Amino acid sequence: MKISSEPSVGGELWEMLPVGPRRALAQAAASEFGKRGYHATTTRHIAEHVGMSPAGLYVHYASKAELLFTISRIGHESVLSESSAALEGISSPDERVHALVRSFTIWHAVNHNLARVIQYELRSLEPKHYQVIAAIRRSTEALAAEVFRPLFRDAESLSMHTVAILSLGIDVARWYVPGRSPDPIVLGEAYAKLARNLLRA
Amino acid sequence: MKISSEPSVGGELWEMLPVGPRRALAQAAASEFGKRGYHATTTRHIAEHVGMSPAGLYVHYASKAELLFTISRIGHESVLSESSAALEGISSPDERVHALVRSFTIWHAVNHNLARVIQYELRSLEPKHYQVIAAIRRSTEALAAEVFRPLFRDAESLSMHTVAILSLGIDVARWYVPGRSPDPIVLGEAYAKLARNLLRA
DNA sequence: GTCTATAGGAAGATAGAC
DNA sequence: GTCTATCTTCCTATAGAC
Repeated sequence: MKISSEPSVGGELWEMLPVGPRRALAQAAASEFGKRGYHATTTRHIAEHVGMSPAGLYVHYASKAELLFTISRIGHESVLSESSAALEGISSPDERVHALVRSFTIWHAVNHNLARVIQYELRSLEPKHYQVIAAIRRSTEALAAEVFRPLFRDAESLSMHTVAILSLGIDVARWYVPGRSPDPIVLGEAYAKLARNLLRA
Repeated sequence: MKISSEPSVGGELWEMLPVGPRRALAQAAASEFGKRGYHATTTRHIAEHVGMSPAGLYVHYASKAELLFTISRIGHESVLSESSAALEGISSPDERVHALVRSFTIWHAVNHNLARVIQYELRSLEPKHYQVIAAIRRSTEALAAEVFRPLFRDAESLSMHTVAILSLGIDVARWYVPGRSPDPIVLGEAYAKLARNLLRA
């Protein structure tokens, strides 16, 4: 396990796609979908973003829906793997809460555009695609519940607090404005402390 | 001032529209926009919802955009007036926080469909409409900041805690599923207590 | 693999009868 | 005020040249 004072902030997000048009189009789609929403974004917006004709897109992706699925899957897998990595080697329940909330919040601040897509465009996914995404989300929620479980007796209380704390991180995607909002790492630290206060009662 | 053990939950939301097609269409639009999103909803969806032909809609609203503006304005004004009403006659800072968070959360649970529209479709508003809505939002945010201010020394800390607590309530609109989620009043009480813990540090 | 051109279809809004 | 029919525009996706 590698330890570093500078935390990872998800820079390897797009590395699972080959360098070239396929990656560039996915990044463009994440940016455009995040800005305008899936249904308000046209394939022309995405193509223009990478300096390509509207038709060129279809050599690399079968449809606009497949583009949404691809970036949604990459985003969800990134959240899960970053959250998991943040917990590595930490055993104290309090510190695990801190690490999870910090990592989750930083991810949503750094990737606020992609975060909007993965959190608010679930209903735009085709049913088959949604099944795959829902499975990843269940894993992430299970991971969070596992981290918070040591602090609770009853399942009901655990469930409500888990939802509430994830809400803090997810809602960052809605309001975050680069430049005008706090630095992601500062925000992540602050929210991790908030979560600890919240759970202390 | 009227005091009641049963809290208001915004039942008078649509009363500012006359009974009849104009109100029915607004309610239908809130339901359909909330379910599918503004751009994925067609004027045919809305018309069918009230048993009207697509053309009939345009007798009562000039455009789909005006329908969005109307329900967004009604929703925002309702949040503001309910929040304000919840604070009436309460002077203890702690109790004011409790009342505000409780009311705000209940509103987003009870009106989760409309809440999705007012919180997540801001970018779908036309610029002129957005100006009007943004002014109401500033009033609501100012009200919240005023309630939380007595508990903070520095503005930065006030700002962050205000955003965080409003996030809890707003995000309810994203995940709330009637029947499967807690009763709105139970949730409102629970979140009000959460907020108090959160601010106690 | 990229382009230009366009097919095919759906959506917002209007025309005009009743 | 509501309907049926339709206009116009725009968007996804494909065809076919290079």
